[in-house]
Amino acid sequence: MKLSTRSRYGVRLMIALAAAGNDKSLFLKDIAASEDISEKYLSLIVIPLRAAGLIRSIRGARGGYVLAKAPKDISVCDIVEAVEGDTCLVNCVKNPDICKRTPVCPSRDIWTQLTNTIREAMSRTTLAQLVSGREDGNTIIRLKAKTVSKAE
Amino acid sequence: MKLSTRSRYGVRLMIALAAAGNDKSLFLKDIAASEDISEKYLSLIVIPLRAAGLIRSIRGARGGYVLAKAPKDISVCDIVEAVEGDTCLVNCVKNPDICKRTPVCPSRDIWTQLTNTIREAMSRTTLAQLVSGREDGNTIIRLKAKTVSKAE
DNA sequence: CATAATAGAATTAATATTGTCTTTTTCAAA
DNA sequence: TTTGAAAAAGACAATATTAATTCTATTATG
Repeated sequence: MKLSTRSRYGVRLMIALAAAGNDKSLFLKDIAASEDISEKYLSLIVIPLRAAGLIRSIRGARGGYVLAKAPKDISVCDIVEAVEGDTCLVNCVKNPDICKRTPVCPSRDIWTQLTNTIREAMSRTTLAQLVSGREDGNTIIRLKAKTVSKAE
Repeated sequence: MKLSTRSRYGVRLMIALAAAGNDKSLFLKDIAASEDISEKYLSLIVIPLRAAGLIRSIRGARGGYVLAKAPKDISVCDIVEAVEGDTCLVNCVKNPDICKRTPVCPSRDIWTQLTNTIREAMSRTTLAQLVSGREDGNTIIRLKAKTVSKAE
């Protein structure tokens, strides 16, 4: 039961964006460098985050990525589900029909329950909490950001 | 965040043993057949379960496997940790030193917390609960078992 | 002797990760 | 206004790593 790198990196990327501040955009390049993640790999992770409406991309020179919502409105669960597709531990939790023993499977009950527990726990934590929880200790590294116009 | 097959199969194997009853042994072959799992693969999963003292093996003709403890004393967490090595979602939770950003990493905090949440949830569920929860519905398939002498 | 456990290796399948190259978009300097 | 550099976006392909599964042979026990 390991967390995928997509989830781990996705969360770190979002934390970096949240730490940059409201309506501040960052280059993927800079995030990748500061987080020690391959820029290429991050550029794949960013796609589903954008599709889920969690971030916005700004093309062209001096472009970058910005949070599309307030950090308090983005939960860890949002990020993980966007990046991972679904959170469930085993496929039969979401798709009961893929396994013929679903109706008589006591182990499926555990995994369903545990999946819910995990999802609830992740839903309780927002980006805002993550960033502010650390802000006092001054431990979050803020990257040089650019203010983004709000016009669509 | 998918559960490994080792954990899934391990739990199903243990449920089968628990359902067989107290001090009843089962052939791996029969469990594998009834659970639709490769016997070879199950025979690998069984090793760490034995090493963790959760099951006992009986060699020779008419041998098999038995639970080494009462079902109420075996939690899902015991099984998963035996089979998986450790339960933590990311390595840095258990080994903080493998990553230099551990002291300044807000995301590590989430995963540590979530790992604990998961571990607690799994610890709360015992084999006894799993089997008895279903027993009423008569949905657990019991395999033909052999009574095992308690002598070491 | 039959049966099952044990061990270790080999194979296959699935994910994760990186690489290359091309296109589109935008800003800003010329 | 034009042009060039910078950055996102997209399309594949290639490689690496890990997990899952199977194979072969050996050992122990009733």
